[in-house]
Amino acid sequence: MVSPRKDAVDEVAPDKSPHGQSTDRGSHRSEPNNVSEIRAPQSDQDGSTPLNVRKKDSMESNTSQSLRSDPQGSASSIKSEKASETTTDIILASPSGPEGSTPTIMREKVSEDGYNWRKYGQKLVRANEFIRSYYKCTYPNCRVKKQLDCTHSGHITDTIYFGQHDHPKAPNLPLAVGFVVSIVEERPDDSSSSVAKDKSSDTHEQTPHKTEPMTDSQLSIVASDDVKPLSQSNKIRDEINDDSPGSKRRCVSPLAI
DNA sequence: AGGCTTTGACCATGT
DNA sequence: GACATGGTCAAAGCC
Repeated sequence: MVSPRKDAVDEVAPDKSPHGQSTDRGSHRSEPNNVSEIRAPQSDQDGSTPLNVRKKDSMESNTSQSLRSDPQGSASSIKSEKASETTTDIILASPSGPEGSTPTIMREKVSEDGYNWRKYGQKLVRANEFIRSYYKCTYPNCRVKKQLDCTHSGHITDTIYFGQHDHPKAPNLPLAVGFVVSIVEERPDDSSSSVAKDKSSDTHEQTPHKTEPMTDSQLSIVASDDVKPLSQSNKIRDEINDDSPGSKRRCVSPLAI
């Protein structure tokens, strides 16, 4: 839209460090950095560079399935055309039954985790094939962040959590609990998931959880032993498709979905 | 009135 | 060193 910010920045701070933003940015980099390590293993399976994965991913995703190889090699999967992690989210919105009127794009704020998230950014990634939305936990002291990748069709293909909440969940989200539990219990065979689970349970640090793509019940949690941040990505493929495509909510607010 | 979403731009990192 | 991609911030607008 307008580019006020640019002007403002130019005028206010040429170097953009009035409030310490630059500092912030620098700090933030650290977080994602950890994640990189986490994600690396996934692609590592390929034996290539972690970062490359993302780029290549775009191509793979094209085929409807990306191969996010898992570190354990167990769940690799994939984002099918109908992948969508926010199953819970959808459920949340659906029950209310506002269907029909406005698309379920309303601000739910509560995600499958049961926490309140605020969107702070959105970006086209992977050759613009995917829309990545950035969310931050709205809790005062909570710095947990999460990224949602979705296709233009509105299908969530990937959800990544950075950090862990050390505060109670939103009161209005019963599903969240079940969801999380499912993740942990559903994958007992995953050595990594065990670790991740363990850490996530014990450590309240900023652990990015990455939900990996798998069936609705399958969720793999990847975590790096060294880094606190765990990445948990859950992708539920197939499914959500049940919703009428027409009523599909825009990818814009996955959590609101 | 407050909070959240949206969008553009900037910066950082990686290739 | 340049290009491309990714992540975050900030302003405006909307609910």
